[in-house]
Amino acid sequence: MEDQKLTVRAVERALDILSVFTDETELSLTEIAAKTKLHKSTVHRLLASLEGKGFMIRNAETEKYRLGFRIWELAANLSQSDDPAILLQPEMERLRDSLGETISLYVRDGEERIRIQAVQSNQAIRRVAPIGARLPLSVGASSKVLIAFAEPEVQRHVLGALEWAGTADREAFERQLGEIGRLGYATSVEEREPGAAAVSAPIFNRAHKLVAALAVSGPSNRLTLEKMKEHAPQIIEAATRMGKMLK
Amino acid sequence: MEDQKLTVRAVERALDILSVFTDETELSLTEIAAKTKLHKSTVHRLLASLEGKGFMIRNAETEKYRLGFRIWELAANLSQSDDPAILLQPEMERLRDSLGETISLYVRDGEERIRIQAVQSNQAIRRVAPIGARLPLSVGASSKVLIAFAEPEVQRHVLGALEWAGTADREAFERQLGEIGRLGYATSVEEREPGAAAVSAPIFNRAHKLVAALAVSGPSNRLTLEKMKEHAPQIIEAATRMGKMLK
DNA sequence: TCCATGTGTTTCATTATATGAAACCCGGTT
DNA sequence: AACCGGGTTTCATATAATGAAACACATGGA
Repeated sequence: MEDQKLTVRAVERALDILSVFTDETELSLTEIAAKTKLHKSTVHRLLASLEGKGFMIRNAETEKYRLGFRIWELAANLSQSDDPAILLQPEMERLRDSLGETISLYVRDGEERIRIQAVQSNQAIRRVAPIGARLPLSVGASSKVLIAFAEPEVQRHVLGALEWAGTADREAFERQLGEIGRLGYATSVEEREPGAAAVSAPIFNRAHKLVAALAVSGPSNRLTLEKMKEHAPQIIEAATRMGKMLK
Repeated sequence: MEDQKLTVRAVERALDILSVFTDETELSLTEIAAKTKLHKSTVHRLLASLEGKGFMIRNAETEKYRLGFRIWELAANLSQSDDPAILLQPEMERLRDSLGETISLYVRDGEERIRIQAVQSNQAIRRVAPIGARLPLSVGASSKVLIAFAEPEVQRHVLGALEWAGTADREAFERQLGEIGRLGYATSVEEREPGAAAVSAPIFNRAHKLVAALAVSGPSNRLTLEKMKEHAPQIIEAATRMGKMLK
């Protein structure tokens, strides 16, 4: 008996199938079965259900499965809601035009962060930032912002969950967080990706709860520490203005 | 016994719950239960599953449920794929800049059409076109395009499924389809919405299969029949060029 | 031509598993 | 205090999801 699950297995499996398509665009039934480690038969039934409800469609030519229109509908509705990713896009574009670098918006999800919105720099050499990407919370300017300005209990939880090279490692990180809290922004140089640098500031809603991190990122030879320090006030100001747009 | 369903009920129910959020942005458990006509208990378990997989999240303040991040991820992946809605967006923007009116992209889904992409006119008086909207296939320029250029069996099926005021009604419609086929485009004036007019042309893929309808729409006093006739060649040309972008 | 192989689909017995009624919390009202 | 109305959990029951196996149907060797 143990502690029984309060979820529905069949549903979780169906959602696992959908989730496969965060990486892939088109897969056959057997490919899906392999990826999810489910029986062909089971996958077939789940796909039939998903297809029936418009969450998946089959490419008429290849016979393979891909995401369906209902996903568009849902995403479109998200857009029309008061979701930050859409609400803040115009403001992000303004910042992009002013700084000439790629602007991203991150939220925390458990022990990860997700890029929920991005507007690309239009310079030749630029940081390309796919929306929807999941990144670790351990490195990067926005990660540090999402931890440094989180509520104490969240911060404690996350710090406990992350992996550390040693206690010194963790202590150094916590010292860094303290400084970030004082400065109001964070930077990172080649921390997560070689050749890339970023500077990030927190976005708080009206209730002064952290909702997202706004990041400016670019090649580290162009976006030097000096440049980032120089840009910081403008980024913080933009982030503050954005926060006022949220309820 | 009858002919047994080859779908999974629990999954269908979960997807129904998700689908509720094409209209709503935030709902409580009981509201969802009411809308889906499912038991509180069942909804609770399904929601737990959806939430666990990131398809729903609860607003920390209101305690209500809304769509989760995974939807973003999926939609973002759709965007990065070779999906017409994304692939054709730049071309649509070009057309919008040239004509100054709102441009939409429709696909057929059963006996409906769905607006999978739209770029807005930037004129003061303009047609606002939400992405993801489902519209009837019986009226509107794009509906007629989606039927007139469909494969014969699809056309027969759709004409059979739609409701008619009488046989004369249907015959008139079929005559119209014939003319649209000859002209290569369709128009509508105040057909679906008072004060709005539209002109639409088919987009065929490389295999000359109809994949979408490209529509230009605006206020009927600005977008007169004469104007639409005048614009038609340009729209058809744009639609043709778009078709070449699809595999 | 026939067999092998790899798709996707359906059937079917078996049992796990999803279900809904009811009970239970827990804040907020009356 | 008693009473709601939301959400959550328990529990017995039979329904409904499951996976093995068989089937259909291509494609491509041999």
